[in-house]
Amino acid sequence: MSELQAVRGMHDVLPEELPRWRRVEEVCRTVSARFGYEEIRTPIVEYAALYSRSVGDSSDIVVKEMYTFTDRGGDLLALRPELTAGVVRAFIQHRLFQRRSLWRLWYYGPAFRYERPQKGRYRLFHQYGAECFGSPYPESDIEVILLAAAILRELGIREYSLQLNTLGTADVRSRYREALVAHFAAVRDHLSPESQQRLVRNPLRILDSKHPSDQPFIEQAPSILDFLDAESRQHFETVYTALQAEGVPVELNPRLVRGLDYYTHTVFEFVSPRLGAQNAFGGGGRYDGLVESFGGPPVPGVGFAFGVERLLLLMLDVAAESAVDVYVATVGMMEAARAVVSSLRAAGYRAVGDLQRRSLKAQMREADRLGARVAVIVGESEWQRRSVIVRLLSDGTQWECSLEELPKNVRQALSR
RNA sequence: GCGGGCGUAGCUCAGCCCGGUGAGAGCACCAGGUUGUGGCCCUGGGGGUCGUGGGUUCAAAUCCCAUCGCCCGCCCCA
Repeated sequence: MSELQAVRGMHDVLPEELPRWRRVEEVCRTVSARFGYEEIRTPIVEYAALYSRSVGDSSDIVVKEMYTFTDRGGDLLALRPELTAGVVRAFIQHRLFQRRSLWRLWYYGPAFRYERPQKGRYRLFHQYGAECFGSPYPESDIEVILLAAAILRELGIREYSLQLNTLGTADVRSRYREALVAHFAAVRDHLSPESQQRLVRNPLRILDSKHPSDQPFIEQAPSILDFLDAESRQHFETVYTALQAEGVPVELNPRLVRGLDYYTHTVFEFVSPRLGAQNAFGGGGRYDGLVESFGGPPVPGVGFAFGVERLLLLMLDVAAESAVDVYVATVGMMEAARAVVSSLRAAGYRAVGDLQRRSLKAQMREADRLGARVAVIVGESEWQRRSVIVRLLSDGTQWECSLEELPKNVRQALSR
């Protein structure tokens, strides 16, 4: 441990990687808006108890991955491990359901989980997500998934599949759960230690064990699809056929269960072969009982989240951005150069000058490196004539121009 | 939380197995080659507690132990 090092699993984003981050943020924002979704921002810190109620106290997220602390007033707080719970809390606290019967919301921000860092898995990470409150119908499931798919398309992420499953109603889910427990309990001693644990804590999760010794029993396990009632089946099929019709690369995966306790009916995960062990870069589903379990009215909802760091791993490269439009170079004429820089900034250009009193050669090199397309050279002899040199960095052509004409010349030079 | 791999200049890495020649290369950075001009080229230069701490040894970047960090798998999930 060194205090001169960022906390384990938490990373600085340096200027050169920011264009990629901004791209993700911009695409998420504009595509969300295109779908009629509105942004919501909630605190990074909530009462820890909020997450036991939403994510579920059987989940590792709550049991061993939350950053919790007591504040000076003695309240047990948590750095949010995900953002849906906070959004639902705000939805209820502000009685949004009384103002409108349908809400389309999106969020973006940091979340924290105390986990062993790996590629695409960090202790401080970012999520973008969307939630649609107020519709129990498959049309809303379809909409949020299409929103996710539209973002991926806009980001140039093509190589992925959408794993789709249903958990049915709470009733279906609990009957299926019983069947699974019966199935796995019979072979309990042959299961991996982790899965034996899960058998009592969260039996559904045995289905996504990667442990080799569990595989045969998972393959023989009953399928959720055999437990669905007619309505659940209808809901699921409507979602599936619509996504196919829309060209989403959807694959049915009856073994897909999600870690969070609150899901009902549709669950899905976006996976990519290019991510390694953390192959899911987004996931979500329907959570019809969640708002009510928080003490709100029985408002149905459906939503998803992307892991921003994982999107970044999949995104195509973003062209590097230039830092400035105009570089003002000079040999010794510091005050004159500063005045020129100020006038260019006032005219709206991104302009910088030398702060290190370096040679003209070094200043020109810096101009090139910063991506400036125009250099303005403030020289002594021209300055006496109240003029400067304007140089195009692209081909090296340059000319003298009066101070009055400078803004016009710069504008023309930049538009070439 | 468990298992494995790796940590040498800002970056990518060689040297480590077979301890001992002044700790290196490419890229990047700085300066000069152009009294006032970038990208290419040439010349020179700066920069390293060899992750950190301890041990073995006459001697450790090189061997041993611990620790921190990164990576991979389990786990978890975005």
